[in-house]
Amino acid sequence: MFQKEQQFIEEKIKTFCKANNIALAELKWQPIPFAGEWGFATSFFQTAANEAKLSKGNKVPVPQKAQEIAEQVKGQLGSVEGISHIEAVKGYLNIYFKTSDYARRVVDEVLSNGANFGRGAKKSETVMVEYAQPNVMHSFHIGHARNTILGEVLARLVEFAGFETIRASYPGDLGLGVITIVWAYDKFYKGQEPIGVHERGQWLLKLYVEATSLLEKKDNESPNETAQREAYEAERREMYRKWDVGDPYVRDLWKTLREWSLEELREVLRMLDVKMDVWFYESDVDEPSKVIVDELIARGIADDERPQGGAVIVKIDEKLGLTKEKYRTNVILRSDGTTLYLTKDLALAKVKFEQYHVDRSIYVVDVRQSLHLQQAFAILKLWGFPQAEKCYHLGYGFVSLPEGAMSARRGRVVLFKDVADEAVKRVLSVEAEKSADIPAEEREAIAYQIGMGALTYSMLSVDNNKDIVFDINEALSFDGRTGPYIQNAYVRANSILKKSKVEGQKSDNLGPSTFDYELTKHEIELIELVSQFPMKVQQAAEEYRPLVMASYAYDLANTFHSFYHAVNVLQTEEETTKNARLRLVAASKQVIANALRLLDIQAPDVM
RNA sequence: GCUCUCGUAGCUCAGUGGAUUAGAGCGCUUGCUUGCGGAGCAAUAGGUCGCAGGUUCGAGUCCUGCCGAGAGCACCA
Repeated sequence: MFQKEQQFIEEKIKTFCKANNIALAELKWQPIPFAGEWGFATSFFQTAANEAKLSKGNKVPVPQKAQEIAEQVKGQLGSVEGISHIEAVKGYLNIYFKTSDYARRVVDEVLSNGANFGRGAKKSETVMVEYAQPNVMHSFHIGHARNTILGEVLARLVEFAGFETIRASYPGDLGLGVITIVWAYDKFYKGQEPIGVHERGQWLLKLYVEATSLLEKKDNESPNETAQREAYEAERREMYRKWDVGDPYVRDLWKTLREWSLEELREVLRMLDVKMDVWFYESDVDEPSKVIVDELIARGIADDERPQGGAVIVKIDEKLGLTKEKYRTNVILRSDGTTLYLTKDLALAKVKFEQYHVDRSIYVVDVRQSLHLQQAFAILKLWGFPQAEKCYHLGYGFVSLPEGAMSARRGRVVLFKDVADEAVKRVLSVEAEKSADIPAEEREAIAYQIGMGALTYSMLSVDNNKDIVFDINEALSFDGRTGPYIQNAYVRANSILKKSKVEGQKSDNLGPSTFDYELTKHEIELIELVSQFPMKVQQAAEEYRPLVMASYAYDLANTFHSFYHAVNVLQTEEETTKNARLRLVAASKQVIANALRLLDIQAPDVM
């Protein structure tokens, strides 16, 4: 926010060092860590170390030398527009802003930009984020929720940071698992259909569990049971074969069940406020990917070992000229000519690059698929796509349960819908006791916002590479470092502003802010946090790390809560001070709202 | 065997573009409502940052080795 002053000072330092033949190291600025005044600081340790290396005879210790340089620079700078004072301390040069100017600039900028405060300048690159790739007919569980929330928040971050952004979903709609359900439905339940989108979707998962059990070899099978099981298995294989050759009956059935499942997925995405731009289906890239295999063989990237009874492979390390094994060798086409996951990912990448003109391609996928994606990126590079350098795998640790890993085939999963329902129930019981003034008909909607806020934040407040053991009591906690804590800060800010209007003031039209009174340390810290928002947006987007924004949002809310308790805004006697404080509250409310929006968490006016 | 990720407070985790003081939450102890909403605030206790070396003026952060945990490694996705 204060690049102008920074640049000016930087220029002066560079000029000074050049004139005095000082080997200036790169200038890195950081906020001054001591609360009380605002400014930025840089150290001269590296520069001093450079000097020490160059001048052999002179043996001044580095910290002392750094301090000397800082003092010299300080003397050179004199007085600077907008800067109150400059000091040289322990090898650091600390530059302080004029307090009232700084506060006014921050608050005015937030209020004049509103929902756009923090939005980055338009960037030339297009980013595609691929997430929400559940297998169809498996219903949406809490692990999918982590994936989807991470992906959506990342998409919001890069979009707000200024990138052209495309959201893509890639459901897995083929394979033996999917056919297993089609088989079970056709054999045992043909014609049945539960009422309700979620019920229907979840019912398919039940069929899968049943079918898996029927097809699984048991320990003490009687000859009859074995025969039965093998007959079922043959039927399933036959159905898979028919699907593959495009048998109309099987294809129609498959399409119907697939649509049931996709309807549920679309409903879940609506609940999570996710609006996909593009839907890729695995079945759409299956055929095109076979063509790509031929191209890669023709270009000498892939080796066709089918004549020897093998598959089509890519010796990635060898082709890249690596001596140590890193990407190894992988198969891109089975010996029977059918495709693999990797084959389809190559085809999909081509579509992303050529049809959607994607410059940066982000894959939000389970961390266990890391090697596969690295292999895919390496092949894309061999293939000649420059975008391969900007393919990024946002891996996330898997979500397990206290009793062990989730397993769709065993039906041991925690469904997202169930957690969402439970969340609403729990918030409503808290509302009943704490929010008697909220009309009953509004409570349900607010309860959903709070409950989902808790769940969503719990998924974002842990770094993506860490595994999570899902504990519903922790995920739906409302105390401490949680979504509701941040929402509560928003509600409180809103409450102050509402009340000030009731008393006849208009906080959104208070005229210019004049922070020329002695600010409390709570106001200072709050303004400091508010001013950091644009920087945090850029950082989170550049590093592809939703956690950066999640942490910031908590810190901001935390600072606001402290301010709230320490400074009573509405009882401030001096009128201009009170107005300034109201504007600070309005600015805080705005930035909390902007941060929550990026985190895919709603900001209710009351709770 | 090779590759990747991770060892920070009793528990769950931030901090790893080097930098003036290692931070939260939960749990423990204690205060705060004649004040804008107590889903909150304030205070106290709790850490040889896995171990050992190395680089540096300076290492939780970078390098090497070791110990420990998890994941992955050609016709699954």
